Amino acid sequence: MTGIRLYNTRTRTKEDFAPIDSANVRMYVCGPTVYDRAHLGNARPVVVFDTLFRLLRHEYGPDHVTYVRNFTDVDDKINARAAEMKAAGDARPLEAIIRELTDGTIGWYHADMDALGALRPTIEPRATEFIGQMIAMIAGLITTDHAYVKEGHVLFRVRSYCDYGRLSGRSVDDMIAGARVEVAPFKEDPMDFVLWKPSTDDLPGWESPWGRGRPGWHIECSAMSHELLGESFDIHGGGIDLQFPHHENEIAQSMCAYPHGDFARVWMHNEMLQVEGKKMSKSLGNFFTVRDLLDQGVPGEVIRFVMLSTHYSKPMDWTAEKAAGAEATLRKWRTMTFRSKADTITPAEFIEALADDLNSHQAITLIHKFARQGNGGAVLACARLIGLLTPELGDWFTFGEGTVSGDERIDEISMVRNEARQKGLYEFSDELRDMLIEIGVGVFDNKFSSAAYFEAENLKRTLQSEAWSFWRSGEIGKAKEIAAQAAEAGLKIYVDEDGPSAVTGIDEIKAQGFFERKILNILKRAREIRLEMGVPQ
RNA sequence: GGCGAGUUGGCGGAGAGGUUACGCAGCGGAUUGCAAAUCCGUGAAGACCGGUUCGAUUCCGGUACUCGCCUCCA
Repeated sequence: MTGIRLYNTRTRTKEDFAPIDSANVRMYVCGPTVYDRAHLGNARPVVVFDTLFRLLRHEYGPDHVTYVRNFTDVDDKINARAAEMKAAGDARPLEAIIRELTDGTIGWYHADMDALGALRPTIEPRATEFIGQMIAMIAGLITTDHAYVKEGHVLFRVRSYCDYGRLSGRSVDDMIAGARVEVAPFKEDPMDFVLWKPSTDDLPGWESPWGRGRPGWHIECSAMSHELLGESFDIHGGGIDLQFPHHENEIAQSMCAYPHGDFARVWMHNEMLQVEGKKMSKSLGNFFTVRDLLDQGVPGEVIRFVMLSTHYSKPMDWTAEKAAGAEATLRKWRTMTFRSKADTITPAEFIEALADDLNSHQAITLIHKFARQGNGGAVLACARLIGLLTPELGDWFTFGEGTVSGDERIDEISMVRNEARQKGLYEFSDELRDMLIEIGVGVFDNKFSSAAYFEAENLKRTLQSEAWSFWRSGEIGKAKEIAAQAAEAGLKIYVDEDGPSAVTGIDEIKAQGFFERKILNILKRAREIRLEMGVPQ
């Protein structure tokens, strides 16, 4: 077994990883608030910790790792969204609207993260199913004087936990000095945070010793991790933005409520994602969801590859150029491993790279090396360990051996071309090749055979991705130029106030009259050529 | 204002106190009838100023710049 080393934010050092119980390695990762589609930034921790999950499963066995990732389905953003829906005329009770909203969003989340090749965690608890445990935990904190009740709120007394601020390297006094938060008048100390807050009748609420109310944000992770993973567990992960205050508050609550436990031993934080060099935000207009990218034709596998090509501890810049490069690499690897079978043993140096604080970039470099050596078995074994080159993610990849056009007319034309080439009658095969290329069918020849496939899907992806890139940087004129270029190729890209959209794919192309007309012309010509070559019909 | 991360060749992006990163692009070559693809080879770096050292891009200190968190968006 390879020794795993992980950078622990808590100690600010890279440490040897030694699970509390190697028969049950336990990891908790903060999951999404389910009120809207997951954006690309949400996807980074998912891919990072999925990769860690896969490594742990590889090292300790698939049945010996418990990965918990929560759904936050009680939150003021959700309430606000539900209130909007109600204001827009939805007559149902608030609870019903919220349930539908959160259920629907969870469904989207699963679909989008599945598309990135992320395994489902072992347990995906919903906050609303653990309200009882939260109330019990809060009550305990009041009993031990770590929390107090004021005006229907329960607040955590930050000064009661001497290590408060240790995770994020801040002291309570420094934070107050530089504070930008408005201080609620009922707080004993400006840094005290809410464990429980009262709900008015138009908000979801649960009965509690402090009246009808709802939990503060931080308590859910403490309550759920305790319930599902125990007082001490191995790894707690999330984005670096959660380090303060969320994780700091989790530690304070959990350590005070369960002083005999260690809570989480290793804290891991992924750095933030940027887009074309800038923070992704709604105000900058460069905000987009995973689904947006998928709909633009960027394969989930490409997104995953780009995510893994930068070490998780560094800011990652999403660019159209990187996506194009990732697609080219994956295409190359998928082509070269087309006939390979994954080795049963993954090369040790690959595992070592991953085990070194999840150095996925080094791991990818090694796959390049195996690819260069023509070692398809190793390429597949390694890539699949980090969730790449899996059969499930291969839908976008169409090029294979022989004729894979999926269209028997194109196959027939290819056969005629092959016959012509074997007879040395290149002018015939070139004539047919040029005709195919004109209607968007790519042709690859080698010594023995030729392959033909639709290029429209590729072209569509490339052009739309480029158009989006311009759109995001405000160069709408250039985006429209791309659209015009696409039109020449028979692909329709509309650029309106929502960005480039409504792209015609190969099915639409085939449905257009020109394709059917032209392919029949080419087929007719191919049959003529066959006769000219003296092959009986 | 407080806290943190980063600054590597044309671009992206790693590791290692002294020896080729790697990928893309470029250049040169090979090969396939042509095209595409593929393969081989190759130039090019370490923000700036000090310090430690026989030797630093790698360790330490400072300066500049960039980015992020502390504020609804991760």
